[in-house]
Amino acid sequence: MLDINWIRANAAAVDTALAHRKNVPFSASELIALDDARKAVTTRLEEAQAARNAFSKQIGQAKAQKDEARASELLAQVAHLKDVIQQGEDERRAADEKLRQALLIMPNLPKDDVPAGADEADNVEYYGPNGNAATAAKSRPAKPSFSFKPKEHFETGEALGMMDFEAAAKISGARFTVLKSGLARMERALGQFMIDLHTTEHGYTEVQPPLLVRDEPLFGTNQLPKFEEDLFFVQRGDGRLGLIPTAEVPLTNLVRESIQREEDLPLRFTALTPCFRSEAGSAGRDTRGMLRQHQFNKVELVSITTPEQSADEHERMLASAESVLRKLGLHYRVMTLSTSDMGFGAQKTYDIEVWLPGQDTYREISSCSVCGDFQARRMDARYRDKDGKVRHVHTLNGSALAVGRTLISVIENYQQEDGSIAVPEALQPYMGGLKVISK
RNA sequence: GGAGAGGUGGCAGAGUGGUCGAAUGCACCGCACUCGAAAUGCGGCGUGGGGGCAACUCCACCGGGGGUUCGAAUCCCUCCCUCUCCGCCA
Repeated sequence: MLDINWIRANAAAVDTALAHRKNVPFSASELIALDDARKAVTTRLEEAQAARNAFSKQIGQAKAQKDEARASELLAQVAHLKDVIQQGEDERRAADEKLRQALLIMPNLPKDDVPAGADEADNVEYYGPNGNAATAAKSRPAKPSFSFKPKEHFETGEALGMMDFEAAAKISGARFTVLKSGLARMERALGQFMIDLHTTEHGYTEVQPPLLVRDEPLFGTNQLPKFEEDLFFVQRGDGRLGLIPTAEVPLTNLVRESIQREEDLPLRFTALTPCFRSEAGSAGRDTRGMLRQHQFNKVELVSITTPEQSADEHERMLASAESVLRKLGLHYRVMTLSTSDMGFGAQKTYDIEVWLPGQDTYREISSCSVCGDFQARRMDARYRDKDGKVRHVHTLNGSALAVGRTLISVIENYQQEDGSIAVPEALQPYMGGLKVISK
């Protein structure tokens, strides 16, 4: 959530920063007008409250002195203020709510170094903080070459009898997959491998969070109120609980409504969890295979930092995510998302796109975002700095990686002409030394 | 599911209608003492918002929301959460 006081002081900068964002509901001046209205109502109310408090104090003193005549005289004078205050409170509540609702659907401001763009074609390839195309290419796994026409993951998976979309449809409908045998095991191995990597080599703390969450955390990480239709909910009494669309929700909200100590930052959390997305509005997109599912596993990284740390932490997080692909020997590229393609709460986002030879294209497998204090303000997550001042933390989140999509890329990149799949070396210890998945 | 207890400042914990934004302790910061530190003493120490150059001042906040009252941390309603006992259960 944007800070209205900051908007007041930087109105022009807000409009400039949001010029290339999609779906910006309000201009700075519209928000300021809402705030002006709120302030006017507040001032009127507070004047009435101050008058009432003064009377009440005198009444208390009169009663203490047993001066009942004086007390009832004062009572008569204060009587009319009751309605004024009641009405003022109603008006202020309405004005507060109007401003809050407006701010809740305002997207975050992109950082200055985010490329301005109209769509995903304006995303810019990123080669690291000091990198260029050549050094980046040299340091990353090469694109594999095939002596035959590589198949898509579902062709290979179905031929092996280890990927069953018909069975999944009978049980759950479209956008679900049943994995069996070697592929089920490899999916599990991938998740274990990733989370071990992040906990042992990158300093993340493993977390097993709840998968069902209340509305408040979903507001905190921006899923609500704008993206409610993307979520699944289960009933709970008269209320509901949301199924997490990403572990970002519970991991980031670990620090909601708290004050952290500066020396404890950055906090780094990781979790391997199922994720649930209704994929409303993506009907017809990626309907073949297991690329876009209602349920998938993902290893998520979340960092909680000071404002000074967040930019470096973003690079570090990207590197942690990249390391998974490097160890698995999967070719990829990194894109800096343009202003129009970034998520609602992000200040800046790197997408990692893995090479899928069966599709002959790069597909998103990770997205690492720095959110600044946008989520922290929604969650009221703060820390106490060296001077004892309480400030909002910065939050970052990234996938490292989406496990289902990693399985897809292993299948497509490690497929062999006979329809079997080689097991990447890094994964073999997690699969009892198995080197090949075949019929 | 049944019965009960409780949610107060960074933490612990008083406070049951009127100078309570809230005692006290711990933690923290400053000063004194000390060669230095500990101990001790003195002082400071919540958040958000309005007004003022400033000193300062006003408003709100004691789990959330609503109500009673001139006045609510304190009384009433409701929701959320935590704990204890019983039952059930992977």
